[in-house]
Amino acid sequence: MDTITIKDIARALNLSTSTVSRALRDSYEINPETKRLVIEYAERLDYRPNPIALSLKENRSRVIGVIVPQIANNFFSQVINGIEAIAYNRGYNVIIFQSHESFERELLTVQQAVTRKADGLLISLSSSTSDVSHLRTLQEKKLPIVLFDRVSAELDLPCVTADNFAGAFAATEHLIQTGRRRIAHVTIPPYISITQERLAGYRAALEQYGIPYVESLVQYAGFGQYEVEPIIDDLLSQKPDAFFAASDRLALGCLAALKKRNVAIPETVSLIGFTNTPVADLLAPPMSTVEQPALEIGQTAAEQLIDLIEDKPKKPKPGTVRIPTRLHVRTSTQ
Amino acid sequence: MDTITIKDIARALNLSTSTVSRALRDSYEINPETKRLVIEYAERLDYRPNPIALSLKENRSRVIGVIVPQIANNFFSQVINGIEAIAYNRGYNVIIFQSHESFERELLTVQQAVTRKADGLLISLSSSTSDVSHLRTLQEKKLPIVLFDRVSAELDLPCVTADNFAGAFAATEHLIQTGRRRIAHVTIPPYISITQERLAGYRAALEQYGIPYVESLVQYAGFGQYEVEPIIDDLLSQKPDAFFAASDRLALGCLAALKKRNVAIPETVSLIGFTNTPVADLLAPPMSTVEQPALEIGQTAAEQLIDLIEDKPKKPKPGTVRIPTRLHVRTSTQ
DNA sequence: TTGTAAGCGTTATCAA
DNA sequence: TTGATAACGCTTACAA
Repeated sequence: MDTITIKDIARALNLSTSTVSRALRDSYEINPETKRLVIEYAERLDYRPNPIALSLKENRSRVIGVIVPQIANNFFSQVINGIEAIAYNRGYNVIIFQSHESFERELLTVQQAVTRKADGLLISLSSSTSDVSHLRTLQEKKLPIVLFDRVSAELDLPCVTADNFAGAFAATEHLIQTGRRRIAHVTIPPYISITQERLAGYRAALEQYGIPYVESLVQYAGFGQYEVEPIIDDLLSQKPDAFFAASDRLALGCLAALKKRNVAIPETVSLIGFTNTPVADLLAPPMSTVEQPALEIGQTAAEQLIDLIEDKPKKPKPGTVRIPTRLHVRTSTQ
Repeated sequence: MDTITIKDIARALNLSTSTVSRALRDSYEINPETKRLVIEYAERLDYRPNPIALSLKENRSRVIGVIVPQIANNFFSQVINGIEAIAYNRGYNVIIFQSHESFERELLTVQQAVTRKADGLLISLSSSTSDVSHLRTLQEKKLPIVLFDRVSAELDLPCVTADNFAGAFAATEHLIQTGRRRIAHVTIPPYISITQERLAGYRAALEQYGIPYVESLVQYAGFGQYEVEPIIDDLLSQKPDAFFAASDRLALGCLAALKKRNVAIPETVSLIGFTNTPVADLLAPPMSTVEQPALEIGQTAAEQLIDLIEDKPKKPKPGTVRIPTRLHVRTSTQ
């Protein structure tokens, strides 16, 4: 890979590298004729400045580090799509890191991203992260960071999330309005911010409609493949008349488990998940869903981060931005 | 972001930067005592070599450029997962680029990746790419490249794909063995390698079972959201007794279109798609699928690329590696 | 208007 | 065993 550098141009044109550099940056102090010569020659040779040399000089990389629990996940891959779109427009590249829901791995990848000299970080916390001191350290070092989706209130960092409370409220309200009273709530590990927000929305809706909150109807599932099975058994013994699954994966897991048990879903149970794919349209029975604005979360988070990196804090303290969710009601009879 | 450098260590210990550098790389020509001192101090300060400086010096970045048509796609995000796993283990970072199925965008992103000094490229061609001279140029410059999934026979590059021919053959054979005779084949744009391979598998199966190949039963759909609709209308007018959708997206698109038209799917039509998610288990009616080994494709491609980068060509000419697919038969009656 | 030189962080070569 | 110096590609004081 022979690359052409400023030196080559300088040598060929009998100029110094500084003159060439200035000509290429269209400096006012360069003879227009020289400028023309340099620029033409550079174009002919398809010269591209070496971003690594620039990074070293300017102490910044034009790279954004993105840390997600999993790439191979509909929600996160859509978020990354949104991030990438904004980054592309604003001249940044994106390096992806996965924490695989492990705290240790999150520490490592955050460290990696910093070592790699990412100009800023977009992070969605792993489900096993409760201690956030690794981020506090970076915050103190003034590294721009924006949290998204799974955030932490312990850090005074800008956050971008779906409006989980409102989404869960709307979903629960819908179930109540269609006559459900014993709504099982299957959810993800309790550490994560979104778990709490969704649970709060669920409880608020119950309360508003005067329905008692039954603690045993709320069950937490980890990320193992078959973890949902025993939970479903437990819940079924409690005769729920609806299921609220608090994530895509759990919604599908519940459906599969119910199907396996031949539970006559359309008659006795409704499901509301956060599933954000058109797949939900095709499921039997139809599953109403709360659509997560993944793309927009990614875009917003990236915008905020790049503004921060480039020191354009439009608002003094961004705080948490909540992107609205949308409830899609799907019925069996349609 | 104050970073500690070799200079800082040298100054603090009253040594030269070269001594520190050598001590840190455990050079034999350094006094064990000095070595100990340096290493201890470096550890205490949590010193990390600046990879940008290293890149500049060594003229390599330890970055792999990955170019896919779309990140927010089940198949590609799983491939990326596989790539990331291998890259992580072997000390590389991954920069993702999207071509958005556009040839122009592919040119740009390939250029970007090269400018960014990626040590090698993993590429799945966009559906509008028929001219591959941009890759040939890079190939001539000896830049390590491995193609995956959507490859090109015009380039003598290592390729990693699913065994599309065998997969399509098995799927078609299954349909034939369950009594189908008029199997519609809905597929993606014809330029892409996988389209041809899948079509060839389909044809081979028809031929083996003495079923005539009907050209009008083969229809190509682009990537637009509603492109599948008119195609389904056309095909339905030809009274097919099965559908073979050659991609995830098309499989779901077909199901949705058929549902919309109230076609009694379980009685008259079977679908075989390349859908690679457990979601298929939940669809109504059950859709048999050919599972794509996405993770393994990513891993294999990454292994090959890094071997190439590090100049360890285990085999003289890798050629095309085909990872086996798996047919999942799902029936309505189960 | 152009050139010289220093510096970004690191390593390799050569000298001491 | 250690240190001075040049080099990777680029920008920017400062000199000319």
